[in-house]
Amino acid sequence: MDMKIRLPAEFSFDLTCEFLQRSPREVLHRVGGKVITKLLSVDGSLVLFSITQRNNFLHIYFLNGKPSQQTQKAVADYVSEWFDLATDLKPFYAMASKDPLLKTLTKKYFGYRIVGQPDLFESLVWAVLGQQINVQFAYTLKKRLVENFGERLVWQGVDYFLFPTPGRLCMLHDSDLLPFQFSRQKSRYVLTLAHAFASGVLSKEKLIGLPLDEARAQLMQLKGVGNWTANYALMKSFRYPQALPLEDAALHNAIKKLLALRQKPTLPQIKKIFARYRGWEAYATLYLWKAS
DNA sequence: CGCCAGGTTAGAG
DNA sequence: CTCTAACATGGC
Repeated sequence: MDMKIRLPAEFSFDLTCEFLQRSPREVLHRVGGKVITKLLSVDGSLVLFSITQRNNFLHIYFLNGKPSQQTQKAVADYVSEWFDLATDLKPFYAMASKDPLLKTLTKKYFGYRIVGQPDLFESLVWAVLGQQINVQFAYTLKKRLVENFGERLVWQGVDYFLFPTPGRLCMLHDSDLLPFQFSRQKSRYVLTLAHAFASGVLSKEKLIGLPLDEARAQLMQLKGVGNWTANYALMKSFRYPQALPLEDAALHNAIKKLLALRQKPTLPQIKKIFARYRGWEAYATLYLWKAS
């Protein structure tokens, strides 16, 4: 083992693996036998590593050579951020244990954390891909995007990919993505994002540390980034615990099911329910998703 | 075949 | 701020 990361008490590696195996079409990591393998680019070099759990630690193994101490640290930081290990869930669980909708879910899925996307560009593009289509098809679109435009490393006969860079996607025209079954709208939105990042108009650094409302307003300046997409990125990339993807269809269905409603709840109804989760909207959403 | 899916935009009220 | 139509394509 090369690196160790101490785990908080409220963390489930099994649920993390389960989430990461949500689709067989996922191409940005591999999971097998409670081992997660992922490729990352650190300071321009490709680093392939695997993660396992041993007691209260995550162990990281570097597969394609031994990186510098600095690079190893960068990978450990990435993993911490990816699995949201820094968030103290105790206040959330204290609140949820008294809530009729969350009580059972938080008990059943104790230790489940938001698996995020530290890369803001990846997070926003992934959200755009998921707009208004079922998740499995979104994975299909992502697979095509990544396999065609992302950097690849072959290790022991297996392919590992990096998410495409804004610079690479910038070289495309809207119509170039149509053969991959992107709608005209989706391909335009993806290229808008690529240009914004490649030109430096938008970057994670520019928004980090801003109050949620300001960060959201700046994200929504971009065509294709509405309230849902902005909040999705605020939740998965910036880690605001109070980000709420209000328009999310899966969230609507989960609430409908839990409350045994005839129809999906209206947005005002959802706002009212979430008023009692103030400060923990992102985690409330995560657990409600588990109900659908 | 129909309904719906981890929505967004532009336009109107 | 809220409501609506148009967009567009696969999964089931």
